Amino acid sequence: MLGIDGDRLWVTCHVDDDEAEEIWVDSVGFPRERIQRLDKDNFWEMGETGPCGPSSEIFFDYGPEVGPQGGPANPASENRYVEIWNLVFTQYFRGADGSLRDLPNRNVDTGAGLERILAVLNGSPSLYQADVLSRLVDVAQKVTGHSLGGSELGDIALRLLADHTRTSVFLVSDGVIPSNEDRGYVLRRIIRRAVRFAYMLDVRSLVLPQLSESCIEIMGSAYPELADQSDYILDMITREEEKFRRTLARGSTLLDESLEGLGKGDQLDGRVAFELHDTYGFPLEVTEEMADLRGVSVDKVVFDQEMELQRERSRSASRKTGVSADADAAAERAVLNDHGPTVFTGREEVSSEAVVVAVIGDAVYLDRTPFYAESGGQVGDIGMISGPTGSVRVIDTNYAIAGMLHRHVTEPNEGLLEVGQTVVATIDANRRNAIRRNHTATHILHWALREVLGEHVKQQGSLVAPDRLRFDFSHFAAVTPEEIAEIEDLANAEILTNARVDHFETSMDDAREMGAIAFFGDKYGDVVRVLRAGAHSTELCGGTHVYALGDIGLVKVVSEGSIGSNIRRIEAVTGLGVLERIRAEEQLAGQAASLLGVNADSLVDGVERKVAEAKSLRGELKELRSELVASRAKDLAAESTDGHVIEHVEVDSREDLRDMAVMIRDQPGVSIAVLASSPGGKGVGIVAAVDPSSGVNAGELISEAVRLVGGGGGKGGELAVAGGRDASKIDEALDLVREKLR
RNA sequence: GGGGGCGUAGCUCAGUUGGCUAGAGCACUGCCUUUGCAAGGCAGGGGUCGUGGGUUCGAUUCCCAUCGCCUCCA
Repeated sequence: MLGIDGDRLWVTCHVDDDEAEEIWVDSVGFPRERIQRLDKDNFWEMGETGPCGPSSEIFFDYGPEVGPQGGPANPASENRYVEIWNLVFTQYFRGADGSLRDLPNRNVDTGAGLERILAVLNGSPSLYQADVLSRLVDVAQKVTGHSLGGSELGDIALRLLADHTRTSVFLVSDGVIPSNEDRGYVLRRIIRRAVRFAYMLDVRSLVLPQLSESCIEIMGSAYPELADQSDYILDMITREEEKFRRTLARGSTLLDESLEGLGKGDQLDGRVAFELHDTYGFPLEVTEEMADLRGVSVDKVVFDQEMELQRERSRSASRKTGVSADADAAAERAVLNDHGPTVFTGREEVSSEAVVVAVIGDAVYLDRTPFYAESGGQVGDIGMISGPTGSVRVIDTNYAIAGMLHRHVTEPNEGLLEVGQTVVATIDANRRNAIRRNHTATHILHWALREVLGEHVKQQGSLVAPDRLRFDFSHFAAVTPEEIAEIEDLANAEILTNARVDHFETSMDDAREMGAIAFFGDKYGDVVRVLRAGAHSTELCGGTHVYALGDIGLVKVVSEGSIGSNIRRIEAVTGLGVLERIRAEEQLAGQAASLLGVNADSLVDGVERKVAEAKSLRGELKELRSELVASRAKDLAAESTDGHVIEHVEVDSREDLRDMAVMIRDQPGVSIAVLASSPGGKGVGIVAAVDPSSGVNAGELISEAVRLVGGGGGKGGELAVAGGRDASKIDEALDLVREKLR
């Protein structure tokens, strides 16, 4: 098949799945010694609940140059054995309580990464003899100053640099951005791995920019899209290498500190290695390398334990969310079994006749409903359900079982609903219309963002509410105000065409044919809903939308920010929301301006003046205070006969008290100043300032006095600032100090 | 989605049983030394300690929220 060398393939199955292994051996004739059993890696789940089952994967062995042997089960050789094909045997359904039930219809889902297959095909039989890579290896030799055949590690590094550069260049040109999730994370790890190897060869300057440039030159003729995006690709890769170099530099200093005092034969605490990895992104291999230079080993057992703990935390956390882990879940499954999925009428109707099939607590279940259940970022509908014996308000709608059973969360209004009754379910249509405007606007914004910022912009999540929309997307830098204006202009021009919005069902294949954008890693069935909003935006979407773009009114971006590395978030409003927004801002500006006593146009000038004024007043006040403090300091110093000044004074702040004590001490003839006060009538401050020539320690001098007023602190030698609670004991405390100096 | 960490002078950062005049290096300004350069000496400017609350007699330090950034896991 495909001309791939069968001897270099490996297969993995789930540990409990004997059936799959037998089929591989008996029906396919695959050698049993290259079949391995894995647990979590060979169990596919869609989410915390839903269909799932064991899987079987095919791996290609890139050969001993790329990593240690041991098959895909060896975690250290993930680069040598690369997954090229995946088979999922969907046969279970995981309920909200975590239990597994058999699915009525078993299914086999299969897929392969096309690029991976191509890489294998291109790479066979020996990956690195391909012309492109050997030329890149040449470049790598120049850039690193190491030549092939110099050392084993060097050879691996050079080939790896060539290979990873090529992969990174293609991934970036494909729109992938280094980030901490999914494909972006894979890209980041590839880039970082390459840099790490360069680092281990003691190459301290950037290597990837030059390698990538050469890569684009070499392959640009065969892949014009590389040459076209050359600047963008180089920029992205350079940025990531710089980032990682900084990480490495910072980690090195931290590691050096931890290695301090360790010598030959010692072991570095695995927790330290893990902290470096987890918090600072410092790779374990580099830690080992650096430790090894001093003959220190790293406790990998503890490291792995910590890593497993981290995994467990993430898993249990992501499983917990959104699940109503209670007994209701079982009852809801029964409702679904008895009555089938809820029919959604909300695309055509705002009000539908329906039958109550169940009531569980304050949740109502209907056979059909116009209420949209929260999904795909769009919030659930609210409204009313009225029947012969009463009515309830619906305050939220969500899925009891994803995609199948609507749960109407209600609160009482009048009387009660009973199971079996025919009722009328009516949504809040104004609210829904606002949601529809925002949802379609989200699609238009997505398109405009891609037009202005580039094809790499991909949706990372969204929220569609009646009053606003929120859109998260991949992008490497803050979006400038100019870019936002351009995006708004583009989006609104599109809206003004008032083009039709078509929302229809079709097959996945047809959707792909149309170039529809699918969301991040979602699993879709064979039948999908496609939204074509105007001439440019075509996406898969199950939400509710307007019928023509003009219905949106106007879209205005109201905020832009970051929610993680290379992921930005914008928020926008549409329709009447824009008007509200304008009014609110006018009011805000008006109020601020009237407080400043200027008109709204010169608001900025006014604020600037006020800030400057406040700053200069602060300065003046400080000066005046210090003058006042200085003159009192002089007076007090002049009254002293023995070079000691111990006084109960009145000041406004602890800072004044401290400054005064210091100034008294610095007066000629004074060696010791102790002042106490109750600034603002609250608490006690005691300060001792002594001249070093007096041989007295300031902290010790007042320590007993401080204890008397019920406080602590103040341990300086020349200057001690301390405080307490009990202001009535101030004079008594000062007597203690006088006593002590006697 | 979950965890860890960071935010102090223009830059790189230090500052822990909460109180020790908010510091260092580089950069900047002035003066001195030097034929000039490199450099050195002296003096100086520059900080709402990210922002907003809270605890406390007292918070850069502890707690909460918020914004920005780094990082690991899913």
